[in-house]
Amino acid sequence: MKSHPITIKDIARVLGISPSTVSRALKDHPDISPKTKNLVKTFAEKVNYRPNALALSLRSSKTNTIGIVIPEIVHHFFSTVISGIEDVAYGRGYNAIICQTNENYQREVIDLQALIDNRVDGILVSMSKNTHEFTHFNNVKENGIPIVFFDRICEALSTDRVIADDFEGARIATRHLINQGCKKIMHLAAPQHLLIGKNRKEGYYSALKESKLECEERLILKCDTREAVFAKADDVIRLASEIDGIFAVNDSTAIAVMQVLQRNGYKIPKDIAVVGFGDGPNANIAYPPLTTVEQKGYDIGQAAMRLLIGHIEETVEDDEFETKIFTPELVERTSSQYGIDFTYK
Amino acid sequence: MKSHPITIKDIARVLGISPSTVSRALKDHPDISPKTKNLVKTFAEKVNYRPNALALSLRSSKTNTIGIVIPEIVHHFFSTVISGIEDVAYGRGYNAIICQTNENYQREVIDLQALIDNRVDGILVSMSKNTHEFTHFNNVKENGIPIVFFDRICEALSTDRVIADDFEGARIATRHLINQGCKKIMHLAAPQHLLIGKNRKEGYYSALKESKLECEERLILKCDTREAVFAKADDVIRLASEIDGIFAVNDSTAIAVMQVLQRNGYKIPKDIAVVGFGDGPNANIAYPPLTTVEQKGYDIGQAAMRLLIGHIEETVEDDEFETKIFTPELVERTSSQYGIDFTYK
DNA sequence: TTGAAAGCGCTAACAT
DNA sequence: ATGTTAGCGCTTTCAA
Repeated sequence: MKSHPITIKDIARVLGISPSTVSRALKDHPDISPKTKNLVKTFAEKVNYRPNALALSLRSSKTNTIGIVIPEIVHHFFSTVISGIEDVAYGRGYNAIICQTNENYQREVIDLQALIDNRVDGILVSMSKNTHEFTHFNNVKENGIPIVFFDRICEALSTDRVIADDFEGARIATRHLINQGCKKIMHLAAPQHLLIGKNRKEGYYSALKESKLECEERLILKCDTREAVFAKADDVIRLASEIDGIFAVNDSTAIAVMQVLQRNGYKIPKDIAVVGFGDGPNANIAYPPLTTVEQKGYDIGQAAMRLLIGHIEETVEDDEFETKIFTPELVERTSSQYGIDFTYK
Repeated sequence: MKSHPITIKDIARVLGISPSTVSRALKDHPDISPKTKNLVKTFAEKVNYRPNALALSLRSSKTNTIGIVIPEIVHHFFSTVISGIEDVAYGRGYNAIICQTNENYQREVIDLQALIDNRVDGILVSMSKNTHEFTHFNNVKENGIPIVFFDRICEALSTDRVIADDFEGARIATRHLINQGCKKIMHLAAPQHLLIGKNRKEGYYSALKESKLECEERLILKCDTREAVFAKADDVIRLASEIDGIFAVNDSTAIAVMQVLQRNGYKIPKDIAVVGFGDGPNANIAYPPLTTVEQKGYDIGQAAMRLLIGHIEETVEDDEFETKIFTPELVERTSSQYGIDFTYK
């Protein structure tokens, strides 16, 4: 049954009236007589008429669609952000096209162009790790399409931004370890050209300083994935005997480092306390359950979408930009209770 | 700079030629003279002309866009499927619109309608848990839009389908436990109105039968989420002393049940061996590392998209449907090594 | 080799 | 209260 969808013309022809009358009747235009309205509406209902969104968009140059460009859907944080975005979007009558770049700069360029070509009303972006050129973002702005960055923002562009306060989150996490009695805290860090990596390290430093603890370069290990931790297992073990706490840049490295230590005879949190940085629901599953700071992905998504709508619907000046900051929250579990002998009894 | 995007008309006006010539020149139509082509192309390049995808779609009634409807993006399995879909889609020039239903029937209906309204070329669906009415799927077919189901298929409709062989996967998992020496195996089951729930239970039964082990209803606990397991913790503990193995319908329940048991003094896998069913990368993180059967999400996504393209591009008959089955693979880790006294030393 | 005109589905001046 | 017409951006007959 591949018959083409019913159009307004079809209805007009069958009912013996003009297309414009049908169009008006369907949208309750005051000029149209009640009986005509009724006639048209019931018939449209019967044949299951649906307006062609393409035609509507072309005519109004408004698609009611927004684009989301993110590095990877599989990351729990990003999935959460998407949910936040979608819930606001749906509520306001917008559809979302999601593009994942897989951290690939070329793909990001292509995705953005495709969104422009499809005339989306606005775009939400979290930059790929490998993006160092920004003309494709400028291209979006030049096409008159509002753009809002979240999490992985582009500092070179003036736009709306929604970010997690990584500095503060890291400081809270490290401070928590210090409060538990830790004096020599290792940090597993992300690459320093990423804001995330830089800010979390700075927050860690800041907490150390405010407690007059020494900041030592050699206590910082550059590894931000599970695999990287295992690859640097020797370095971890070499330092293990002199440290009493670890602040990891994300949960997967936190869990991995606990496992490396446990395999080498260390007790968590008895010998070494560990705190992660929330990127998922793994924290509960860990052994022992992982203390972590939770990023407010859902809230970030909502905020980003709201900012975008502000620009799309021009309730806000074109060149008036805002930065929203969400401070992560410490979720205390077992892994950070320094000195405690934990075991599932 | 909110100037409207350059159109073919704009180019025609500036160059003093007709829109049709511009259109033809841009697509290398043989009738157009080399010099005109060159003129047009270099100018188009200079002003960064981009065809309006909306206009193109309206005219050709082909959007080069497909819709994906899934219960939840946050599930690792679905994210993986999406990656598989997208990689094939991109390669063939299709964009994807992703909709999540949050397991909500109403939302599924709305999403599907929105995709129809936007005239997508085809739709990939994994049904919500709460869907028992199928007119919205029929609606898609009646609009001449090809539809392919994956994972959570709709048995009532004849369409292409791509599924994991849950029966076989469950059988492999259970058989593995039996081979490890387990004789009394509990099953944590999903709702039986879901194929996933039914098939995995049947596979479990089948493995028991082929080893002449008794199938006992009371060894089946209906819980398919982490929370449900904790809610039924008492039932688990009541049975724990008489069982020696557990086959869980997914990894989160497997990990949860291990934790419930451990908190009550049972050793895994020494006292009770556990096998999960792969829905994510958590298996490695578990304590002890979880033996599980891995679903081939990426492959499933690829296959589904390929089938869909077959129908979109009509390289396959309209009413010719295929079912592709992917058998999961056992990934052996520690949790299933019955009798072994596991601990991070 | 190029241009004029019609039409994809819809709406909104502008008639009547 | 309803119809006619033009146009959103593009392609494609048909004509020149």
